[in-house]
Amino acid sequence: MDYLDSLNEPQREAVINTEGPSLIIAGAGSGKTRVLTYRIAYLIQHKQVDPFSILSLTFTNKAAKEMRDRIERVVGTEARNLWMGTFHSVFARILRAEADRLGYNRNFTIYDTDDSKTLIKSIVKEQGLDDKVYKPNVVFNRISSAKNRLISWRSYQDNPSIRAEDEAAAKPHMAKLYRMYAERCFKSDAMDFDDLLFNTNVLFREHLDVLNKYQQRFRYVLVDEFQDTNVSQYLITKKLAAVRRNIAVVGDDAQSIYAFRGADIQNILNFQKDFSEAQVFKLEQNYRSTKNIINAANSVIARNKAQLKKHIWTANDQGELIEVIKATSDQEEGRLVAYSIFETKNNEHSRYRDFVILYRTNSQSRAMEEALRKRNIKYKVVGGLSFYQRREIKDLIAYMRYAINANDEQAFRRIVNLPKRGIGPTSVDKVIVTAYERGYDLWEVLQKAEELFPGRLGNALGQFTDMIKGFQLEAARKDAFEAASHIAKGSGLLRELYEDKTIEGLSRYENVQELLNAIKEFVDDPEAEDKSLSAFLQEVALLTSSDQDKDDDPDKVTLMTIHMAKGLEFPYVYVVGMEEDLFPSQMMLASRQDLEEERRLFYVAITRSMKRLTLSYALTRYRFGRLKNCEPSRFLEEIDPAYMMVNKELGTRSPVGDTNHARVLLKSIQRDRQRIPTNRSTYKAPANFAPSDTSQLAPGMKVEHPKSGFGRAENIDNQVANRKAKVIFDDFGEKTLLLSFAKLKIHDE
DNA sequence: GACTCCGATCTTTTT
DNA sequence: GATCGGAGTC
Repeated sequence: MDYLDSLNEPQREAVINTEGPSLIIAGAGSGKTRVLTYRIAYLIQHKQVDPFSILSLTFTNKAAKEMRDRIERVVGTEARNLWMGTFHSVFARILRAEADRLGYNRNFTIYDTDDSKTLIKSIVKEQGLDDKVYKPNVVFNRISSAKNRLISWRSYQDNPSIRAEDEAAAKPHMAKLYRMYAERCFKSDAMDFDDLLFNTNVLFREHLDVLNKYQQRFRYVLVDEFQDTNVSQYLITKKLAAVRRNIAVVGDDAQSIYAFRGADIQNILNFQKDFSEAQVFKLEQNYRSTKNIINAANSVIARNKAQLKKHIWTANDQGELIEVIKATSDQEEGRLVAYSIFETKNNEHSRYRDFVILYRTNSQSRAMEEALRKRNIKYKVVGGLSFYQRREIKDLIAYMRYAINANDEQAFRRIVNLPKRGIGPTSVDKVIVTAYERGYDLWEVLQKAEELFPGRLGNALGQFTDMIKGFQLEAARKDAFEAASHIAKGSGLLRELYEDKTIEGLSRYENVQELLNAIKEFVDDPEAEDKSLSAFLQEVALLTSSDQDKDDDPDKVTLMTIHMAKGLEFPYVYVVGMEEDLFPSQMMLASRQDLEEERRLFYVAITRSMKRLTLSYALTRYRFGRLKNCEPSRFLEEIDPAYMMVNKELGTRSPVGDTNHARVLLKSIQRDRQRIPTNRSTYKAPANFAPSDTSQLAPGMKVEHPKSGFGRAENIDNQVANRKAKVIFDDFGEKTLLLSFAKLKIHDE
């Protein structure tokens, strides 16, 4: 077994100890994927385990594909028989096979987040509730987190403490919304992302014969990125492995960055409790980065309280100090980063694909893209708005979805009046309400439309229904490509786009053509067993933006969020937008846990770099279409300054260990953090502005000033004659105000 | 019911 | 800066 020779001791142990439960704690860059792939290869080659009985769960489709390819390189085509995929895709597949057990059709639709939110929006509206209070986002997140904790709408409704929470949040109708949302999804024969996991739990809980079947089938279960699993996912794997107990989980608590989605580091502790005989392997040697980068990363993560004990080290070179770029604006930041990439590439004969620019939020890509374009640097943006989220693509897919599942309410709403058929929102609501009131399926109502709605509406709906019947026949008889082409033409969608000769219209038309090409590719794939439209839709529903990696020219600078970068590595890494409120995000400052998650995110960003790490921040930045003053991120001060250098002039690098440089740098960052912003804000006092009595003003209170806008009281100087307050304003920085003169309004929170 | 214009809101991350 | 929903008009 020659591949075993390429492993270090702990890695080899983690590969060959295949029996029984294993917990593999794998630090950043410690060869985690290698261990996982070799462990599976070892099972197949050495232990003669049938690939069909190995289940390997990953977090992204991309990771699954990559791992399968790597295993295939070791064991050959047998690897194709592995059960390997994301939680969502694997269990969607199982749910389809067992759909009837739960009262679903095997062609059930998978709602994406947009579908879910639109549905919630219409329910809120139908209930006559205020959509300012019941914001679709908020309602959706509340339902989602309930499902991820395996709380059904029934137990939600019956749980007094949950109800009390909702009452306290002034959202007493939340339980009703959850119930209606669940019912509507079920009626539409649809599951959202969370349902795929939730319903798998229901399936395994209520149908023990089914559970037993899969327990027997999967002799070995492996879970990658275990720190990112939520309770729902953990319980599924726990149940599956309960009999054979061959379960290996691989993860790094320091890289847990999905708690906002219900991921729970607690799972690692629970695992050790539930599988008390588990062997623990720690992979602590980093093969990716320089000593300097590892040291810097360690100095940051050490500030987190919640973590498992481990010591990440590397035998690699000392390497270079971390560079910090300070820019006056986001545009200048882009220019400086682009220039740095340009210079580095020329001086060090590197390639564009060696570089990555990482940011906290997708919207930051724009400034970077502009700067790169100006320098003619080729780049690609990963993530962001994906191809499958474009309107025209969603439209055509909605048609295809509707041909497969004629009870899919969201698809129906999307397409019934596209192109215009004289069936507006009022009529659509009428149809949906009729279905609900009479207990009919949506499709039943449509088939009876001519009698239910005599007149123009009935006629229009009748024509629509006949058209859909034609599509259903196509979808049933022809392959996905022929059916999709037929639908694109027959619906009038293609013609409408074709007739739109604007630039956007042209590109929309091309996008639809591209979708059809993708379907053709799907049909032409010799390995695909099922070439039906239904099969294509199933694949597409769980695809994400990161999965559409177009080959073309691979030598490009990569731009992406830090979240998307997890698991990847690049020689040169730029982390841009190192500013307070942006990174750490203002939404995450609420609690210590949230701040620790941001810090882990920063840790992930640092540990992507192999050779050189550059951090940058800007003093001003456009946000929400407004110029905002920014303060350097606290994270910059959290790196031990011994590992950083001052950026006097690009290209000059100071030697490692030059503490004088470090001191100057720290000072400069601190100065920027305390700087008083001076530019004008657009704040305008409301007409009814009335100053409060400030005798009770205390530090920490939120205040409003008719000229300086909102701010927070920092400290109060209680001299009897002239009481003064130091206030930090959001837009004007710090000001000291005489309370006898200043008009301040105190805001309760 | 369709179309146009304006203002509110948004951005944290993703299966 | 972009998108979405509401109001107003035809």
